Amino acid sequence: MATARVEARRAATRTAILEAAWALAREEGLGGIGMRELAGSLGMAASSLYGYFDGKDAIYDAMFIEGNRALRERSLTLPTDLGTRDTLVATARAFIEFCDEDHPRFQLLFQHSIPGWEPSPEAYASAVENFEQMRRQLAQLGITNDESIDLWTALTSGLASQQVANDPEGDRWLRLVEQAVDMYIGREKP
Amino acid sequence: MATARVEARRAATRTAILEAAWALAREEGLGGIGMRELAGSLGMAASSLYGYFDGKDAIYDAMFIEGNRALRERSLTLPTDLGTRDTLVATARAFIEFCDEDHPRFQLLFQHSIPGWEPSPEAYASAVENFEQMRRQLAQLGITNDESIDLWTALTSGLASQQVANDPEGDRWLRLVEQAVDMYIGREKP
DNA sequence: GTCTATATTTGGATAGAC
DNA sequence: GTCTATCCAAATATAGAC
Repeated sequence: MATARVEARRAATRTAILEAAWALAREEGLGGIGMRELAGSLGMAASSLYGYFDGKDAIYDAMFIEGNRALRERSLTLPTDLGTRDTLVATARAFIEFCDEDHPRFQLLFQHSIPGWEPSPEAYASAVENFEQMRRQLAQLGITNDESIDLWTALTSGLASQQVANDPEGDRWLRLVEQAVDMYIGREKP
Repeated sequence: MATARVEARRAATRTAILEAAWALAREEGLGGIGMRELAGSLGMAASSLYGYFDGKDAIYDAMFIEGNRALRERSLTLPTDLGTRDTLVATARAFIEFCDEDHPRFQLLFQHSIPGWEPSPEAYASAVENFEQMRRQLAQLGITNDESIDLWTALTSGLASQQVANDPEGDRWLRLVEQAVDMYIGREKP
């Protein structure tokens, strides 16, 4: 039966819609995504989008999940045989670069930036999954203490948010990563 | 002449409008501020607001300036005779508490959270002024290096954003302040 | 599945009387 | 200064023909 082909075509269109949505967000900001404009950039009518997504919020949801998956896959490509210090450096650097290379994605994933929208439970689960992955990666480096983990998230998210907000396209905070990691692993010594 | 009285009344109304805007933002989020709703909460017509502000963006601008002034004044009440370590602890703690006690204010001041709005040059100047004040305060503690300052802003803003986003009403990141400061001032030692 | 046409809502802003 | 009455634009979403 042709169901598989139909399904594949449908999935391809969904992917194309999401890609266009990201492109639009990069041009005009997350809030600038409109159903007409989005559909127009694909050469289709706004009403056709509703055959693929339940509405605008569903599109944000799909983008949220996609963004989290991209981060998860990025994290999995990191080397793990560098020793604690260099692994942390690579991890932090990858995270900041991930945030800085796509600001709308950063805002969608980590800031509550869209008035009236919050991720659905399923979408939120993808964020939790990422957090758990980070937890496991830190655990492999011997970092299991809750406070140590919280301090790590504060440090990396602080570097990322400063980089994104105050020096996009630059590296003013990115280049502080080594210093930050050395500070982090050297803590609690007198 | 009555001009002074008139002017005072006008200023009072402006203040009342801003206060109502903050209240509305706390209830429904920054994006939830509408001219009708804002005016309604004050018992006036939406069109009357335009006698006091040029429009919605001007209201955001005034809120931005007011928020920055509140932060500046808060910073000036901090003790300065505690020694470097405890002064930094007090400073960081005050900053995180400032952010956590009013989330819309935090979003307005530190995140680009309103689609289509950015502070006017005058409003932005109030943010720059605060940054310069922080610079001076750090300088008094002997911290003048640009990278050290950037690392400090990353650390404190990271703690604040994690606290606000992931544990509002709690103190999960707030209570890491001492650890974070000790880590910060102990850095660069082998 | 995709289109055109349109319903519906919302929100900022203005006109003009009082 | 404040109101009522609108205007205007943008945006989501739906109906129904093809």
